[in-house]
Amino acid sequence: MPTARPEPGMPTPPGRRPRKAAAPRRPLTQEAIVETAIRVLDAEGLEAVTMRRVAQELGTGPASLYAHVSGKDELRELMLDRVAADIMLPVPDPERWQEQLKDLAREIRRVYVSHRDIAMVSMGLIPTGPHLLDVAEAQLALMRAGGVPKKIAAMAVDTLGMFLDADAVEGTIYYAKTPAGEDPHAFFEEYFGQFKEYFAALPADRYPVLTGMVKELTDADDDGRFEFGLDLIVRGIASYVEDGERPG
Amino acid sequence: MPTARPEPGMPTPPGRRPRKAAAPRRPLTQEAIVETAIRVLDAEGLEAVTMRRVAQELGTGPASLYAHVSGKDELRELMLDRVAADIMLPVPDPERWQEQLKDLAREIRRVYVSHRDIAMVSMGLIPTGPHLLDVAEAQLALMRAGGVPKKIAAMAVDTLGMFLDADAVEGTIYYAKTPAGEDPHAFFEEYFGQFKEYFAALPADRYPVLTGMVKELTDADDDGRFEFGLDLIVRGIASYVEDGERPG
DNA sequence: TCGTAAGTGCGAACACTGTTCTAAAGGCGA
DNA sequence: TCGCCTTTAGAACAGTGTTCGCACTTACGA
Repeated sequence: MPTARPEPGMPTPPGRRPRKAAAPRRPLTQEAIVETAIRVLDAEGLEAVTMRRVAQELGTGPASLYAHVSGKDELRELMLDRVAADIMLPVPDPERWQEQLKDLAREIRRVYVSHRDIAMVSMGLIPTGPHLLDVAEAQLALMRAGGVPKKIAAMAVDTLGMFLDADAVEGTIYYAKTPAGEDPHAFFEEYFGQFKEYFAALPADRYPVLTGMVKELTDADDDGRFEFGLDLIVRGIASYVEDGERPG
Repeated sequence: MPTARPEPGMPTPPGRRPRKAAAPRRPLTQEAIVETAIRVLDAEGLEAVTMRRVAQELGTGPASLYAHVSGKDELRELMLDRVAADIMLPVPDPERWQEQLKDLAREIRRVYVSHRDIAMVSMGLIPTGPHLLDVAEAQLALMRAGGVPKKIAAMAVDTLGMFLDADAVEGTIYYAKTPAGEDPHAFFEEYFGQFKEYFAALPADRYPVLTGMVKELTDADDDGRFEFGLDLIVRGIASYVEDGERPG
């Protein structure tokens, strides 16, 4: 089949689409793909980050992405690792390790929440990306500097990670449910109001304790809840520090 | 259009499909749909629970389900609530509330894990189903019996729920990733072995602490990890019990 | 007993998804 | 200039959740 190749300067013959006209033609790279994916994530949430959507944003087709990324799962992991690069890490001060660990947790939360529901990717994922490992290293360094035994620190980094993931997911899931075009805050307010009504209407004979504390349960103070859990965990970790191992 | 209705006893005329031959014709109910969905869940995981799959299992089409269930999300919530019905709840004994709370957490974990990745549904979901509320009621009852203040108990039930969800999800996600037809245990072993190698090969200059505790980090004792986190949380909750409020 | 209204069942179709196949295009060393 | 090989990308495949509209069953008032 002698399909003549178009020579430069020649117009495209009729019936033959001008191959994408004059696209910017920035060569596709993994970095460009991940950046674009994060832009879509920030704008429309994780659900909107589809291969097609990212490709379209780059002015190409979905198949082109597969040369730089093995699939959607890898893309999501790469996105998470890139986001993790924004987490500011502390220099360990053994005297203040507990407060530093809490601050780091707050910083992780801040970064996660600032990228919509990216935390969903982190759930149940063993960190392998360089920046994710930097974060784990920082957590472990703080605990070890504080005298937390290796075995405890190993489990604690896991527990803390689970807590951070679950918190971030919980915090963004209703935000993510907001119908496109609606104001997320107003939607959330309305949505949550329905739950308050529902709980208030629950039969008191079946749920005597619960109905007796509807106010406490529905007064959702996200930050307070986070600080409560964080304090639980850090205090628990600290309780495993053997006095002999304590620095100073 | 005079389409003659088939009279009983008459054979179906040629060219007219015998409407589903002689299906069991159990009338479709929400209960039957949820039961079937859980059967698929147990056999093939949450991902396999699609509207089409459930409908097929019931010998019908996907459209038929929408008369009894508003959509996939509602079906998943109904599945979770039905699973929650299997959780055995304790009768509060104020003297042993901490151990009872731990036992209840273990029981929830047992039931969740026995239904593959059902815990994913629970993530970030405000419980509304009757059985899910029974479980919340039981947790709150235990804490209140132990003298935990209302405000603390309200936050604690949330933290504990997050922990249970995250743990169950973490525990089943690799199981869920097992390619169909392969032995999950062998796959998991192989999969995890790769991580051990990866961590061992990490550059020690960038990750000095982490590389110094690869053994502790990769010796994944799921039960140990769970018990560690559970102990952290329950001890933390107990620390908020004011002596004056303690029973006895 | 009949006629009709309401509601269920469900095949087909719509607009999506991740991924793969295949062929074209581009850059690069020889 | 030629040939090769990676990158690009259109089209297609096998799925998905959900909606539409029509056939059918059932219930009920006349």
